[in-house]
Amino acid sequence: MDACKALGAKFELWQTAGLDPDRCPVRGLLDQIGDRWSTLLLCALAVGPRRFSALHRLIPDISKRMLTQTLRTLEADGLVHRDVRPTVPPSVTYSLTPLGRSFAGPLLGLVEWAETHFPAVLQTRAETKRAA
Amino acid sequence: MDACKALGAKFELWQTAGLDPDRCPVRGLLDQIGDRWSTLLLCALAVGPRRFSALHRLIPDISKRMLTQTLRTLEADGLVHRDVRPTVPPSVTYSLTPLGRSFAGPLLGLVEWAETHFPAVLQTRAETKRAA
DNA sequence: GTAACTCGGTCTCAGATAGAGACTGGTCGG
DNA sequence: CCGACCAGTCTCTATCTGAGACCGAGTTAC
Repeated sequence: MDACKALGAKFELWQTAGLDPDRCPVRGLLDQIGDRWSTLLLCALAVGPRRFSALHRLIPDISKRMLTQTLRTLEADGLVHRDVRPTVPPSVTYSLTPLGRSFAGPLLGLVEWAETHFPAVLQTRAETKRAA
Repeated sequence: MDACKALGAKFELWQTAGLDPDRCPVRGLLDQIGDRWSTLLLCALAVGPRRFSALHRLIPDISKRMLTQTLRTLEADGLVHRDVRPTVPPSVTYSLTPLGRSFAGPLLGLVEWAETHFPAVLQTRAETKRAA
């Protein structure tokens, strides 16, 4: 696998920088984006702009607390735009920024891999559980 | 963006299944693989097989506890192979399985995106912090 | 000879983090 | 007049994480 060597090479490069979170993209970016909700939210927003409560209905398992927090982080990272219109009741719409949209490509690659190999993983998990 | 629509379409599909973690790959797989250490470990193992203590030296920030736990999860998911030779002192070598190696492709895409846009994100973060 | 270090972990305890769900305040429908 | 809806915040608890001590046998350093 070529990608494997490329990944390895990149890792060794970060290594030399002591894996400093300010220099290593995996630690600085993927740590955050890779949490339980960020990827799911980015997928939900890929469909189009959504309001806070619409997102909450789409993903009922997330608590309002984490929904707020995750959206704020994504906003701070410049992946999501937060549009507040101070009407009554308030209306807040979230949408992907161009940066956020540019993330859809790599994310789609990941998701497709996950879809393809998910059955295999589930089977391995089941076997492991039986062995234990 | 085409990838954007594709992502959105996938999300709506999972939606119909109630985002069940057993059916939605993002929840079932990326939740786990996307934690702080898994991606980093996969990168480290992309270079080649490594022993437990070698991995710990490569990534000193991880505690032994989390290193054990993360490797066990990756093993249960079939991404990593654990090879124990009961010598004295014991020798345990971890390596990527074919499945793990097949993950290098999509992961590399993600990492390259992260590298490319990391400066922009850092800048946005800094601006957000200044505004606050 | 004996003190220190290695191997790959496990264990405990404290601190950080996530989730559940009540609450806000103003405005609308019935 | 009672409740729902908007976008959150707040508090309390449950879970998770990290730091670091400890294991036992063998190997090395002094």
